[in-house]
Amino acid sequence: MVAKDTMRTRILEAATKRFKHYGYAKTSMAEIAADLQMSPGNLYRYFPGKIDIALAIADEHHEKQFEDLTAIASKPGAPVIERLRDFFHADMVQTYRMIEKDPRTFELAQIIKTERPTWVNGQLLQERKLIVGLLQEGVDSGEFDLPDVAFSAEMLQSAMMKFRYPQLWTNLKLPALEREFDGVTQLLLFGLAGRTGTARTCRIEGVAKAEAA
Amino acid sequence: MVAKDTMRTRILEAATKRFKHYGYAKTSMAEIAADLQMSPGNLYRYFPGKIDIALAIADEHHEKQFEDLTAIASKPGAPVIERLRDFFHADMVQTYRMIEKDPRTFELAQIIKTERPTWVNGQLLQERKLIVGLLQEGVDSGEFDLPDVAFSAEMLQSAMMKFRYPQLWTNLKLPALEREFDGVTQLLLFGLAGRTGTARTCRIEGVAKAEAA
DNA sequence: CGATTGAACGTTTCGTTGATTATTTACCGC
DNA sequence: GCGGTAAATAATCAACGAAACGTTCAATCG
Repeated sequence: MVAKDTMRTRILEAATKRFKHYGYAKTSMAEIAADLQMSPGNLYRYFPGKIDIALAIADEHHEKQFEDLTAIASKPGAPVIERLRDFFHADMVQTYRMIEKDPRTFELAQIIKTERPTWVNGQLLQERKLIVGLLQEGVDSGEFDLPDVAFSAEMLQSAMMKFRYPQLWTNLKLPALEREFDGVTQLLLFGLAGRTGTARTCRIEGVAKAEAA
Repeated sequence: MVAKDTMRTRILEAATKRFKHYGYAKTSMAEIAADLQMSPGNLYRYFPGKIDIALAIADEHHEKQFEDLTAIASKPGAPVIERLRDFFHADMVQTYRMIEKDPRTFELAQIIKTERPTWVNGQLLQERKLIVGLLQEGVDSGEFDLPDVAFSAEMLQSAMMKFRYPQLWTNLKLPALEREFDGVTQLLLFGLAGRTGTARTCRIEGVAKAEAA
């Protein structure tokens, strides 16, 4: 007999393999069970339902991504603005690449989004805490001057939504997406009015590449 | 016999009535024809296909909306920033209200978006010209300092996409939408970095209302 | 001869039915 | 009670024939 926790991870491994290969819809609980030489009913001793297996997989992945983002957010020596931009940029590119690599991930994301929207909100909330931290840092260092950090973080996240799940909102290719990302980020950070400046020309290589493509 | 143009508008009237009542999908060419006491085949003398009838209706509506937006964009005496914000705000509220009033419109919009994406791009392009005009005015008056007005306009439009077809991107109610609109607009106009100022507190009534809801 | 028709054609949608599937429940050995 | 099974149930899916639809075109009308 294996420990309960081991069994759970074994189920997750088997499910991941099938989800990646055949997709969520075309994977049956019976198949996952068969892979582990058990009966379908037994899966329900470890997970309340099929969707919860997907959720656990997504959880795992999100945790890794969250660590990456935390690392970016707390990169020492870099100005807050730069870290903020890198933060959202990494978010966009990681998601884009992952979905590009295997479109099954996209299916999973869509299913989770429609069947467990609150879970998505939870992830967004967690990520927002990082943004709040960054903004607060910026306020403390004098880089930003914000009356309400939490509100600004929410708005920033809202404006960046389309770059967070790129393929969900648009079918632009990555270079075109990065061009838009750079442009919109520039606006969000420095605005249209006044204050044109040094940082405006950052990441221009990305723009040039996008226009060539 | 009636003039060709009269017939066209009669067809559009009949189609509009049915589309509003039963939706695009549940309206057949035969029904539109029957309403006008003609044969289905005859419709094709005036329109290349069913989708083109929908397009003509959308065209009509878009023209009206374009006039409204033009009026806002050229409102005399107002600062460019204010007109810009009102411009996008009007766009959002008009679309939201229209779709709220009869959801059939939403169906139409979605169908057009998937079957004639280039048409949508055309409308966006037309609208962008207004934005370019506004930005150029702002640059001339010294309100803005933009190296590339066309690029900025594109980015602005990209960032505002979610407020342009609200119900397509989110299911927030109008007050919550307006709160996000205000927050994001504030960022786009003035940015996170530096330059906190007078205009930051505009439209705060909208925010308060949204939070109460 | 231009305007109009309506039957014909290929495609899409629809409804039904039979099979799968997720999930539950009752049960077995330890 | 714990880890497991297997059969039962209820929901979903897939297939497939039928109906409806958008569109075309040869024939008809005025």
